[in-house]
Amino acid sequence: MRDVARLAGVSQSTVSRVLSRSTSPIQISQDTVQKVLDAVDKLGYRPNLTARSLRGQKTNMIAIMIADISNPMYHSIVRTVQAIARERDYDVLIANTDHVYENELHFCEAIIRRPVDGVLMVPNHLSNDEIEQLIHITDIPVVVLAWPSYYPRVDAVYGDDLKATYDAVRWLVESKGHRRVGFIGVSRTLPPGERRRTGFDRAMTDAGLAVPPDYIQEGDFSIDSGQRAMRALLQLAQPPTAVFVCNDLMAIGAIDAAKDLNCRVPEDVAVIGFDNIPEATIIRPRLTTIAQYPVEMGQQMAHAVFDRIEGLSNGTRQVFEIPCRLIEREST
Amino acid sequence: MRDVARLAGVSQSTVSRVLSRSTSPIQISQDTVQKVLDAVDKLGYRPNLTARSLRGQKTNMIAIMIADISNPMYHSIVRTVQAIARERDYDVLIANTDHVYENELHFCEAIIRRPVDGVLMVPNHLSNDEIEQLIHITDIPVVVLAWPSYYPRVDAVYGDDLKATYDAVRWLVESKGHRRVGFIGVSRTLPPGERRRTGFDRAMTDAGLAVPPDYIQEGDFSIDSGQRAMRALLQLAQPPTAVFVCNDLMAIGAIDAAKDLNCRVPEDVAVIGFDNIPEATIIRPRLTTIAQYPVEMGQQMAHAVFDRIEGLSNGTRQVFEIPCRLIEREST
DNA sequence: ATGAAAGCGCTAACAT
DNA sequence: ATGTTAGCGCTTTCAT
Repeated sequence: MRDVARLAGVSQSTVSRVLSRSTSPIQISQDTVQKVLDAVDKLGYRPNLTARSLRGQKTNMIAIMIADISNPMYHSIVRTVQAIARERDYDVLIANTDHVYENELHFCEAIIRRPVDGVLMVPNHLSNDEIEQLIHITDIPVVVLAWPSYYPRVDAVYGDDLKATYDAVRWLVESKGHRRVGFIGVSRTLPPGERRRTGFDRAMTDAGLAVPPDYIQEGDFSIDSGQRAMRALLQLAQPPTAVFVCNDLMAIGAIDAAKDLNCRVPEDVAVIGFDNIPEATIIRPRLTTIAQYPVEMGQQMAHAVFDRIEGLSNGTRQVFEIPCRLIEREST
Repeated sequence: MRDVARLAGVSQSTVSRVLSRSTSPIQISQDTVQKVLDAVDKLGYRPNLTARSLRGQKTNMIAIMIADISNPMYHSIVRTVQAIARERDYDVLIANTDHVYENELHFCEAIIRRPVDGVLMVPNHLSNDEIEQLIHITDIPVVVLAWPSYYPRVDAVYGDDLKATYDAVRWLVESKGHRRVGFIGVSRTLPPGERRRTGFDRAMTDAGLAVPPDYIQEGDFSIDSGQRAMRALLQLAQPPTAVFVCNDLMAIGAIDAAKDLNCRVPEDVAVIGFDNIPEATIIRPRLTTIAQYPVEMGQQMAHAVFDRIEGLSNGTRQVFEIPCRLIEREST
């Protein structure tokens, strides 16, 4: 920048003014602007954003922490967020936690030590205290993709998966006539795991149906774990006739395992998933699933942070529900 | 940091020394160290990495540019790179280009303006000049996942997909007896598109087999585009009996389209993919494909940059071939 | 309309 | 072994 100033025959602060003309009220002569711009061109000069960040308390960067880079759900979210960020000339730092608590902590630590202007995250283990602390230390707007109750003072975008699960299970029982319904979930220590399980339990209770302990299997979101869980279910003396699976990846694995055991889907066992990832329409039978709307989620999250970053939204907390919807295909 | 110094009753530079004790030759009294550490603890102080970067010319950050966040191939690469980076206390900036040239350029621009210590990338459009320029401006080590010939002075990790394609097509013809072989590729402006197409053409020529122009279809790596391409192929008056598909995602779409048209795979049409993503073993028939080894690729790439960052490797360019391998399953 | 100067939070000579 | 000082490349008062 000094070089540019020298070449243009102006002071370094003038160069700075020309280059960050966003701060409007100051007038610069047309002539000077041109000289500076020419010099910038000639030298191929680019401002150093690290320095700008240090000085300006504005990094032009936001961070997004997702839970699983292999889950297509998050791809749409990330893509959407990136697109919105790009429009505003922000870079996006992506972190992937693989649902591991230590990684979530590490992310917070990284943000504290290398501040950004805003944070989006899908916290699975982080306590409210930990998030509060992050905000307190960094004073950065945070928006979570999570049920708002967990993080009471943070903007939240969420899908009502408890209700969606409940409704889907009741539908399985009432419209589809199933009485033996199994469940492939994930650890209840994970908020979605807990909620979907609760939705399931309530639906079964309200339907007056008992669920043998063996009918509840636990996976880890992966195709593999879905296969294992389904295998366990089908090898029971009296296997379920329908299985609610907590995400599509596991549901895909479950259907695969069923086929392997010569079990027809949906005739012998019906399967319903969660997420509505693109693959759900590719496998056969096409997967019945509960759709989430990742593009909308990404949009809401991004707009929520940027509104705060730009001071458009003040203190009041924002909460957005993006409803889920059952999509019936061939697996039920 | 000043606060810590004050609380510990030492100078600010002493705090700095204690905290970045990596620079070994300097001795600090045990007592001082303790005082500083206590103060750090008490204040919950964390160094600001932005400032450290600005001053030290070391950011403790590397960037990775991948071509498609939806392609599971890249997930393993990213995960592996992240793991290795984490061990060394580096953060990873992930960028996704969706195979778009402008996004690749934007990435370079972003790196120039916000320097990192090393860059990994999967360039699809970037010319050698553009990469040279990036290196010239930033003086950062760059390693690419690409054929070394494109970027002659940059460390490269690559799979020999031309040969793998050639071999697979010959195998289709000689061992499997196919004489009408179709091809679903991607734009030849993309290096892998060009190479795989070349491999295909050579194999067919060497086998003495003609390829009608209609047998060559072009997609964009996505499941959808694979479906469309396969539909076009199967609606030909004389459709191919085997189709080589340039990636698994499109191959999955292709198989789906074949089923839709009541075409049996592999009896009526054999399909072979490329990548060996996890889904390849999930769909039915299980996909015959050419495996790439993303974990190894990620490891080599990461080690190559870190070796340079840490000065372990000097000027001489490194090149690693990670061979591909045909995995025969049920779709051929 | 422009320049001079201070300082963002840190590291690394250079002193002592 | 520790303190003093000079920047890293920028933005932003404060002067003029």
